[in-house]
Amino acid sequence: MSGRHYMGRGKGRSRGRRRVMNFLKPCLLFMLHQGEAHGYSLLDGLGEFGFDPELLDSSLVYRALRDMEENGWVISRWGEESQGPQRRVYQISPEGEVRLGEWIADLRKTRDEIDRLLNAYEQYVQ
Amino acid sequence: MSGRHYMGRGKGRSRGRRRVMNFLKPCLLFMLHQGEAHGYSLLDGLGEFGFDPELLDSSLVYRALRDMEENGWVISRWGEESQGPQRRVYQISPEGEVRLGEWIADLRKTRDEIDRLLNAYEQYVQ
DNA sequence: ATTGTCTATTGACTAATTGTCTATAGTAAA
DNA sequence: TTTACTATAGACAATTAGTCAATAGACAAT
Repeated sequence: MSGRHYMGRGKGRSRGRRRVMNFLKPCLLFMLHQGEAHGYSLLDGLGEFGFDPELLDSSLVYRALRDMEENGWVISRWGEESQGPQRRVYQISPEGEVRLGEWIADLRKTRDEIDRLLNAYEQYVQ
Repeated sequence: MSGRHYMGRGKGRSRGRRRVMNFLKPCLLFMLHQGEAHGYSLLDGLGEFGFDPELLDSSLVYRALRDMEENGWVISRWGEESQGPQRRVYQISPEGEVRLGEWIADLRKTRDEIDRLLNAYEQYVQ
């Protein structure tokens, strides 16, 4: 837990929008594949995958989780804790595991396509 | 030239939408970096980058080109040909070369992020 | 002549997605 | 009692993406 998620206004310069949602869901699902967690701690963990916690609006994370729950890929319950507000604990479902596998396959394909362009570019320059 | 772009209705099952525009522009710009061309021939060349010509609506390509022209990254003129309808010939501009370089850098970063997730997944499974 | 086909480009319509901002709410410390 | 931190949810506006239809020249076949 390293907290410190800036929630104020005027965060996202709004220029050069970093289209991030696409990659967010697979990352979240993978983290849940490793073990159940609640939104706020997932938010913290996203740094590992290249998300800048200063720029990532927490709404996106919560929305991604709700969306995935609607799709049946994760299941949530209210955690029975003491301190602080209630928090929703998510775990991955069997369907979620399947979806994660598909996403991984898609990402592999995406990576290979990007690689092909990068290689072509490197070969062509000079 | 291998033609054969299916233009009929009902092409895009509309399920599992293959969000493609993002990657389309860098590919087009790279192709123009290699030499000027018109939309239809670019459409043909996209197969090399993993685009399925059966699924890619040509509108997307033309729109991408127009958008990039609005941004000043490409310049077009009407080609002076004989046979067939007029066609718009595009070439990359100096600003486009700069933009292409930035896109390449972004794509490298994206690829590395995807790689990180893929590696984590492979390590974690079994 | 008219129909069909291939090359080639453009525009309209709609649905989905994204990012931003604001609201709510409990706890604890100052 | 005000502030700060943890935590989640919802509303809103803008952009984007994808589908489909329209236009149009050239040429071959009917």
